[in-house]
Amino acid sequence: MQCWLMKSEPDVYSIDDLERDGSTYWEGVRNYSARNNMRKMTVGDLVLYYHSNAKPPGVVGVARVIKEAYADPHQWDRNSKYFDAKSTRDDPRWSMVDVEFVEKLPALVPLDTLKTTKGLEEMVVAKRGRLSVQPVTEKEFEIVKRIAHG
DNA sequence: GCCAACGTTGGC
DNA sequence: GCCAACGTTGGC
Repeated sequence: MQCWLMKSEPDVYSIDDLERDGSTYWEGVRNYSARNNMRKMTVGDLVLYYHSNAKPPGVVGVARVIKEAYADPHQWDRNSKYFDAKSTRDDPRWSMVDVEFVEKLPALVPLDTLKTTKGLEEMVVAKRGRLSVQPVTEKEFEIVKRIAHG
């Protein structure tokens, strides 16, 4: 099983929105590294749900992959902000996955804590800010969960 | 709202 | 294939 971290702005789609909906499509990823990470996901992989552009930013919950990467239909929708004229039906450029709600953590784990906690120094989110879908080791995943659960 | 980091685009 | 210009992300 692999673990991941996915970022969402709470003003756009928060962990509470995911809890209410039960599951969602992770549409709109338009960065190749993030897309490539999604393409490596398999059903059952666990995801740290991270609120970016939040006060404070940090991990707020856990989700699970329930559908592996498939073409994001928004790339062919002229009216979508995710439209990409260079993406063809034969060779879709952008992918998305489906995830389901697992839990909302009892406490937010702030980015600041991720950066200073022993064992988490190498987390991508702490080193390289701008990647919206990134791998996390199982060990890192467990440490983050333990912090949140006290 | 600012701006640093960094990814993408496009001219050459 | 280099690199300048430009756009976006996301912390602060």
